[in-house]
Amino acid sequence: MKAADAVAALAALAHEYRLRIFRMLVEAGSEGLNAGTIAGRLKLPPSSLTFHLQQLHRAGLITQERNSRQLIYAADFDAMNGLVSYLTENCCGGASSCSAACAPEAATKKTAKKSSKAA
Amino acid sequence: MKAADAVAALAALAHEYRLRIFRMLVEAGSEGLNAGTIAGRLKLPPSSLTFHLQQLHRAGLITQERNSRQLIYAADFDAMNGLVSYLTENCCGGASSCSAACAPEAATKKTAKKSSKAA
DNA sequence: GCATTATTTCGACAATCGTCGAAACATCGG
DNA sequence: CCGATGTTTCGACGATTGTCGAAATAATGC
Repeated sequence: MKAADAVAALAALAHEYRLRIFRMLVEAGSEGLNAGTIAGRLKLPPSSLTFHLQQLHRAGLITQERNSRQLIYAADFDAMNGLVSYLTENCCGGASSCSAACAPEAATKKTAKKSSKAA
Repeated sequence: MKAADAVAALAALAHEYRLRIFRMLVEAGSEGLNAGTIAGRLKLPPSSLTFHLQQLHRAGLITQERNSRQLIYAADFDAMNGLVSYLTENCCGGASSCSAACAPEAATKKTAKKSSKAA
């Protein structure tokens, strides 16, 4: 992943609605959700929703597929993981002693929310 | 982590210089770097650098500490991990069959960059 | 082909962001 | 105290972003 791609992805996620859309799609998994469903949950006018979906799509974070009249959007997990890797890359210069800070895998499973606020 | 915090953190990272600063500090580890060093590497005028450091600081992504005349900035790893967790939370509704997409730990170590472009 | 449903494109507006020089502030050495 | 060094604050500017109604484009059923 190049820096410009990461910036684009982060900018796409740096908005209330878009972050909610993305997390909604992450939760939905590979099946995705159609535009109407998302608009309904977020109570957004269609044109506004499209604007945000396009931002996410152009950033490479979500995929678009047509199913009859509906457009199905789904999270691009490779992009998501790539972005996360980019952020945490070379943490502490790659020192293994830094694992507690850089790769708390034990905490990133389900209990991570707690540990994050304990900063 | 609340949605607003995540948006703030993502917005802070969604800029070429700030992303470079943050990754620089992630790499530097807990020792951090002083403002002057960062300005030198990025070739930024002092006032511009301060602006970006403040954005990162207000978003809670970096810490600030004074050492004599110099201000030392360091990445806040708890915040970083919290953000990552927030993004990947509840992936695929929490289905275990989704581990390949949601938590490719085997791929996030050093080779993740490759897989991310194979989307 | 025509009405219906689902979604996107267009356009215009206010609001926010990024840049950086000049001046101010903080800290140290003498 | 005073000069030097390191960093921040202030102010102004152009550029970009987010909003959403109205109209246009897809796809379907009859």
